[in-house]
Amino acid sequence: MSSRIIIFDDNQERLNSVAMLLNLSDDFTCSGTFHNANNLVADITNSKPELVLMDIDMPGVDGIEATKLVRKHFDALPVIIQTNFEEDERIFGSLRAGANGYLLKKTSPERFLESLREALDGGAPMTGSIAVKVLQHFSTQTQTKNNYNLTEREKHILSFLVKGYSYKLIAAECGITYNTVNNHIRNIYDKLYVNSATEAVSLAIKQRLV
Amino acid sequence: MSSRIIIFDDNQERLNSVAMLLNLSDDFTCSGTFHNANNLVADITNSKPELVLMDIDMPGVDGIEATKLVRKHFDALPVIIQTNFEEDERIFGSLRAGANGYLLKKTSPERFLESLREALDGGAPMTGSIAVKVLQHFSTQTQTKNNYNLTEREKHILSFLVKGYSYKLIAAECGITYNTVNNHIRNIYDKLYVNSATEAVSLAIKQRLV
DNA sequence: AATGATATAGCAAATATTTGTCATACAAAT
DNA sequence: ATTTGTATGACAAATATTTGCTATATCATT
Repeated sequence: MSSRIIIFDDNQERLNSVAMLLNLSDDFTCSGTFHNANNLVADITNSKPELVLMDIDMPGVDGIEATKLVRKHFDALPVIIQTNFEEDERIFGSLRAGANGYLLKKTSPERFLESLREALDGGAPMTGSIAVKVLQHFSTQTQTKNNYNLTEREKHILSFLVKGYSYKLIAAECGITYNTVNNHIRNIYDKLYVNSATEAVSLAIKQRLV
Repeated sequence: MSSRIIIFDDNQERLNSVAMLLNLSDDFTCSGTFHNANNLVADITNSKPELVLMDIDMPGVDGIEATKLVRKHFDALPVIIQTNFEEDERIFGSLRAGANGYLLKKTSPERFLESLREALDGGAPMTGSIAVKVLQHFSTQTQTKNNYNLTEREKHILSFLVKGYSYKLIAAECGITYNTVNNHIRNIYDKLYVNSATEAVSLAIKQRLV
């Protein structure tokens, strides 16, 4: 019993070679090849795949949009993105779109087939260099994480600001007066080098101060 | 020429077995084992490893704090986190701390050694289930991403709010009057179901509306 | 003992935001 | 032709935020 795979790729040569690779394998069958994702929902409905291989560069509906559509209409259907390039924008765009894996086209046939098995098994296959970028995405956020020397009280009040609480409400929540809240907020602004609540909230969220 | 690896783990048995596994391999040497990370900087300085294996549960300085220390003092030294559990908090904590990989202890010896090679090679080895969590971290953000039917103008003005601009400044930037800005902002608030700039900014950033 | 950081509190004023209400104009859709 | 959505603009009043001062008390450090 082999798993049904379909491929979206605007490159005919690539489409043929991947389909052939799949059909030569024991455990996969290529049950559809498409040059674009303009009729994606109908194409998937008709071909009933167990996994979708998606090229990222396609005319019309691109691979990222197409992945979003798959997520929307076929919730559990795994999508593996394939591309020649490793641009951050596209990688993170694809991941946000809900892709289950991200492979460079230069991946070896063995590793490629192994990745499909992994994805069908509920895994998230990624080319090594992609995994590195993903991890860096996390750590770079901490790199810039200065604490600005906010006191506990200030952090607490900042967190209320982020929730959209008014001075009055913060005062009530903290059991201090409106005036004291006002003072703490000034001090927060001084330390963060901002001069409005919106700036403080923006910075707090982006730099993970809360 | 085998690569020098050191291990931090409070479990003596585990420490021994991993060290033995490394020493039995052709390409690795265990050049240090430590029960805790309390003297991490000195330990690393003395043992000069090419890669660090870090247990996450340790008394005193835990694996996440220890990883931050490595990042701070030995910028390029790869750290692989090892743990028995897959709790989101710890996974993302480790990744934010700057870990280069994240392996479950139940990983097979073959896969384990292969992962070390990958890490030394600049890669980011992850157990499959961890990779899934990492990808889900991205996509869940998009799941809740409703667009709230904001118009282009509204999105544009919302982005200025996020930058902390005042009504006046937004009016000047957009070439419209203060009153019109006011109107757009009311409409934004209506659509986002909020009633203050801070709430709008908070929601906009968290749900990636800008 | 003096200093500095923190948390608290108050008053006043200048600004800014928020809400209510109304109105015009254009384009797209019914 | 009429409705709907969008962008624009205005006026006024009620609130809220921001800034400039001052002040006290506690705690830890020098």
